[in-house]
This record gives sequence, structure tokens and C-alpha cells, in this order.
Amino acid sequence: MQIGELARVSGVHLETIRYYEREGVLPRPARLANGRRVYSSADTRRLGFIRHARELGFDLTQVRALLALQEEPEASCTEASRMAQTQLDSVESRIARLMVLREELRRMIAECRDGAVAECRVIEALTEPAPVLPA
Amino acid sequence: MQIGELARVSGVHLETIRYYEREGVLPRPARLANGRRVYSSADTRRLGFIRHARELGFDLTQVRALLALQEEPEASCTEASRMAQTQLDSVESRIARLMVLREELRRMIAECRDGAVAECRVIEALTEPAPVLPA
DNA sequence: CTACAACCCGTAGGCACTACAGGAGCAAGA
DNA sequence: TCTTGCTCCTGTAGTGCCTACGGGTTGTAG
Repeated sequence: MQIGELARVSGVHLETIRYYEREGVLPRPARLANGRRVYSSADTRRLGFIRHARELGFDLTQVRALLALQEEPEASCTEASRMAQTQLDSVESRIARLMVLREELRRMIAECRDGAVAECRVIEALTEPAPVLPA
Repeated sequence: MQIGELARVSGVHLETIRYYEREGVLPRPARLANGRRVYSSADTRRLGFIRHARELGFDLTQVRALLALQEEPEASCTEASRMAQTQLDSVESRIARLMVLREELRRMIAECRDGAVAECRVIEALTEPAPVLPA
């Protein structure tokens, strides 16, 4: 499989695949005589792993760590679990935060009904001092 | 008020304030004889507006547009409301997406109990093909 | 034979910051 | 008076994670 097809089946942009290779999260693949990259099903799985981890909000450094863990199956799962817990905490707080924002946006829209900007709550709501948030 | 104090009271990083000025979302402030920036309460409010809008997920281009709307209070509210609606849609979908991720992370953690990586659900879950998500 | 797609590499651009280098101004203490 | 240390100045480079582009080669279909 060449890079174009891998991009299609994985949904990962072709240039992003090359970027991952440069960054060392994808191994350098075999090459055809003409220099083109050829990917195995192992590469496809690994790219799927990376994509999925990225979708879950792991950054590339974390992805590298997870891949390293995957490479030594005799190692303990504790570290992977800990990373997932960290990720879960961050997802929880993002959800809570977004739900506050959603309420505010709803209120802004509800209170703005064809008025002029002078009475427009959308602008006004944004002009209010932001609530103090815990760091 | 000088830039350091503005940074403290607004919670916006000092270098970010200068960045906003370069980008034209904050007007160039008055200067003292020694060249230091001095900010008025109008600047403080404007920065609060920007910070709040950024927190709500508006990008700097949208912030500029909102500021322009704010500057002409006789204009219709329709545009501001439409922008808020767009933002609301994106917030809704981000929440939905994160809730799926949260469930998955919870499941991963629950199923990983001191096992070796070979049986680790965290790794395994990431290796599974990603579920098809609506764009 | 020619058009065109798919690939190659290297580099630059984009967003929203963030950091750093190197220098000047200013207030307060020894 | 000198020095320490803080705040500020400018300009530039780096970050994360891609994405785009330019200019070249290879492969394929009509």
C-alpha cells in the first residue's frame, strides 16, 4: 500500500503521515525501487492507534510513550492506566467548562432578538468581566 | 496602569497583551515619556471582552468582527447573534464528542487493573479501529 | 506521445501564543 | 553614589501540530 491509499483508508492526511514519520511516531517504511513508501498492515494498525490516541486528546509525546509501552508487552499496565487517568481528568474539566460556555451562548442568543447592538446581549455578555475561574 | 498590572488584573499574559496589540485586536495604548504603555479602564474592558470571547471559543478573526460590531451600536444584532449560534453549534458538538471520549477512557481505566501491557485495555482500546464519528 | 495523477523532498506558512536576548528606566537600600 | 533588582522595551525565534507549496520524478491511461 502506498501513502495515498493509506491516507484514504486511515483518514489521516498524506502530509500528516509524512510528518509523523519525520517526528518518529511512525517508523520509516520500506521503499519501492522508485523510492515510494510502502506500508504494511502493521503500519496501518499503528497509524490507527496514533489517530485514535490523538482523537482522545493525547499529544504526540504521549502517543510516543504509549507506543513504547505497547512495544514491551511484559511491562506493567500501570503507566498506561495513569496516562489515561490524566487524560480523563482533562476531558472532564473540558466538558464542565464547555457546558458553562454553552449556557452562556444560549442565554446570549435568547436575549438577542433583532435588537440593535446597543441592546444586544451577545456583545454585552462578552463585555462583562469574566467570572473568576480556579486556576 | 502599566502592562504588568493589566496582565495581573486581567489574567492575560503580558506577552499576549503585546501580541494582541501587534495583531490589532487591542489598540495601541498611550505611552509614558519613558516609552512604557499606559492603559485606561476602556482598554481593560476591551481586554476583558477579548479574553472572554477567546474563552468562548471565538478565534481572533471573530473577535475582531465582534469588536467592530461593538463599535457601531446602531448596527443590527443579527450578525453577532449568528456568530454566537455558530459558536454554540461547535460547542455542542465538542461536548458530545468529549462525552464519548470520557466513556471510553473510563472503560479503559476500569478494565485495566494491574495487568501486563499484553492484556492492558488502555493499549488495546487504542489499537481498535476508531469508531466512525459524524463530521 | 502526451496528459495527468501520484509520489518525492525540503521548506515555508498558519494560529495563538510563549520565550528569549539584549537593553533601558526606575525605585530603594547600603 | 552605587548597585541590585524589578519592570518595561523591541525584535526575533521557538512551540505544537499540522498544512501548503514549489519544483522535481515516476507511472499510467488514452
